[in-house]
Amino acid sequence: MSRKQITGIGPAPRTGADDSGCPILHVDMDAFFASVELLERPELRGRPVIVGSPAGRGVVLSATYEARAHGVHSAMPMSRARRLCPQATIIPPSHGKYSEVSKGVMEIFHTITPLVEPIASDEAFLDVGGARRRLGPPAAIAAMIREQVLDRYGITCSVGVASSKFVAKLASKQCKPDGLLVVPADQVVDFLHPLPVSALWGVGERTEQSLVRLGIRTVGDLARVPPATLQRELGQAVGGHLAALAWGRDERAVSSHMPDKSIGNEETFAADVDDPEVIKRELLRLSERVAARMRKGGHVGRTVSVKLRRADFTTINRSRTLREATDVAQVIYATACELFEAAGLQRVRLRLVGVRMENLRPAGEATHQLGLGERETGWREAEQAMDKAIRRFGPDAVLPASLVRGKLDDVET
DNA sequence: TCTGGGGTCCTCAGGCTT
DNA sequence: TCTGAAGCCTGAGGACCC
Repeated sequence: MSRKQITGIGPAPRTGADDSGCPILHVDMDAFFASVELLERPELRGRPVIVGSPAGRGVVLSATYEARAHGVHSAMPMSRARRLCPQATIIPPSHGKYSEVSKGVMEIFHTITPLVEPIASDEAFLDVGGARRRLGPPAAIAAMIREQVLDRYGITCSVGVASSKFVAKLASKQCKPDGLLVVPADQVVDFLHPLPVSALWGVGERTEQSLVRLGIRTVGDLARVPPATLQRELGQAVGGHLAALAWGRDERAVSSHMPDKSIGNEETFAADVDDPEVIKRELLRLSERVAARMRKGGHVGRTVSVKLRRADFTTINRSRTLREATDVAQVIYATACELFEAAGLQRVRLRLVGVRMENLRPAGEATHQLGLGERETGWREAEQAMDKAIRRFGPDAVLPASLVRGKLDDVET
């Protein structure tokens, strides 16, 4: 579900091109969430449809190409999208449905090759180098994937075929919707250089502004700048990375296992909040959610990070590294509260709070040193028991008392 | 003209240890 | 005992991605 719009004109799509040096596929579902919704609402086909929260402070999650023709795009505030396209049908998101379809699509990929790297629910990289003898050349495999996804799920996808991940990704974007584009290995530079710099992975609004100030507008312009200049202007890592990408150099392999680095949850309030008790209740709810996800995934983490966004949208993060890794909500919550209090924002209007655990490692590797007089069973065991009850009876089966109070308040108001 | 939620990675500053 | 350099860790903030 790409947010970036490539506005530059690249070479025309080629499907009969030489794909011999192109083992990497990037598969990107077209307007994924909206397409899934249309499966249940076929009468909306050909009409503008926006997936996003119809009320409150939401953004567009997905939009059909008919809505995009009116200027609507992902991540745009819903209020603006409604103004741009008042005739659009707005459908609230159902993430469960999307992950079902996503799982099925990923299964199709795994019948092609074990080297599948999902990068979102609607896109993935595949290395089909090892599947050629069995299934044919990469372009044929790409066509087969498109066909199977359409047959089984009735939705279209676009596939980029190239020698590297980032060129494959640009290719799939260029041929959207419902397309297939091969970029032969010896034509990568010709493909890249006419594109605007913003097409490159890692060039967002800020970096683009910095580059434009240097007179760099296209990838070709970027390629002609000495790497040392880019590193001076953009930093060692980013400068070096972009200099390499501008010449099509991207050595990253498709990796089917990317370990989690952090797990977090955040929540935007329906209206800004300056009551510390409400904020702490939210921190508790978020800590519970994060801890449950960590236990489910078999992780423990050492660093607790709290995110606080003021009404004016300025954001501060505060974090603390614990002596021992944990997956216990009460420990996470206590630390989150200390961080919140230390930030000195008790009477500041906040629009969002978040809790995140970083420095993750497998729970099995963690050792817990019992303190003097500390009992062996405690919060962890209580929370594991809660996990069981929730699995059996649903998410509201067991709640901390203060969250039950919050729910009662909601009912009473 | 208002800006969600879940992430990763990078930079920089400051403290600590060797 | 003091000092400076180097390396590592932590914390904060920002940019970017989907």
